[in-house]
Amino acid sequence: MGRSPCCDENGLKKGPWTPEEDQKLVHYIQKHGHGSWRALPKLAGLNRCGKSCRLRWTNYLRPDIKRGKFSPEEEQTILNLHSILGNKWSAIATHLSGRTDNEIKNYWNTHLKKKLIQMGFDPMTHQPRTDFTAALPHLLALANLVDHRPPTWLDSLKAEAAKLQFLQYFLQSAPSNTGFESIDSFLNPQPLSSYPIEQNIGNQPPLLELPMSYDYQSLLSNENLNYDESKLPLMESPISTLPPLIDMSNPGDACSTSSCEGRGNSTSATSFWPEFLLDDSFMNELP
DNA sequence: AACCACTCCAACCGCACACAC
DNA sequence: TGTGTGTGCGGTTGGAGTGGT
Repeated sequence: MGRSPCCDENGLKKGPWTPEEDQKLVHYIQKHGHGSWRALPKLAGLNRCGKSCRLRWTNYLRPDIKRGKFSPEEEQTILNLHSILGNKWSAIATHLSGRTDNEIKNYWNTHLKKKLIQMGFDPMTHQPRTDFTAALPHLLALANLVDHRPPTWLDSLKAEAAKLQFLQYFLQSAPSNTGFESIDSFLNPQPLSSYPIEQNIGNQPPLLELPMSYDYQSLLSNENLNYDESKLPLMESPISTLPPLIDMSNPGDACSTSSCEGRGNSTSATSFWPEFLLDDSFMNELP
């Protein structure tokens, strides 16, 4: 099905509006109202599509539009509403008289988002940022540990893929469905008396017990990514709520742990690794 | 003066939804 | 119920403007 774009018609003008076009549009709407936007261009003598006319009117020509710099009050309103409504620009615009959704969206993208980032806040959640990227090289090292063969470029590829899925998992789930009641409890995990031995893989410490609050920068300062398990803190971590890392040398064991069950279809153990990496034919084609 | 990189914002695009027939 | 139409919305883009070298 689907609907054909209203601007498909050949010969209709696109791009910036001229003063003459503006004048025609304003004059027509002031006299007749906009009525059907599709019919308007013809009636107003404009070689534009109705959608383009509507946009020009609502975002630029409407008489009640307020132009110029956003005031600190408006800025604060946008920030407050965005923290509640997210990218619902039209909803936000209804609380700022004279401002259009497009204008607010642009202002957000060019000013407020950067401001929040510079202040150390995540512009989407409005919460203090957790620098997940700092943990990623360590994950790469961890992935090589899971697979006990010597590291190869393929291992790095797997780790890169794991990194991406790790990020995706956290961005989608933290902290609401990770079992943590608040950002604070998510970022400041409680100490554990010992590692849960049954979760260990081989002789390694439990790989998913790394807390996000650990100082990854110092851990990663060693460029060869040597993994000193004695330096791992004995902390319970939100990462323990992740599906287990799988020993890639034995994909058949992909979902052998109980923690793999009951997580729904989006966070199963197998989904932690991209499907193509679990596919033998893909592996065989590699150099 | 010329070039380049970057910012900003008007305008476009594609999708979704409500509604009429 | 299925299909077409009108409109609104959010994401993205292109080009003008600006500042630095």
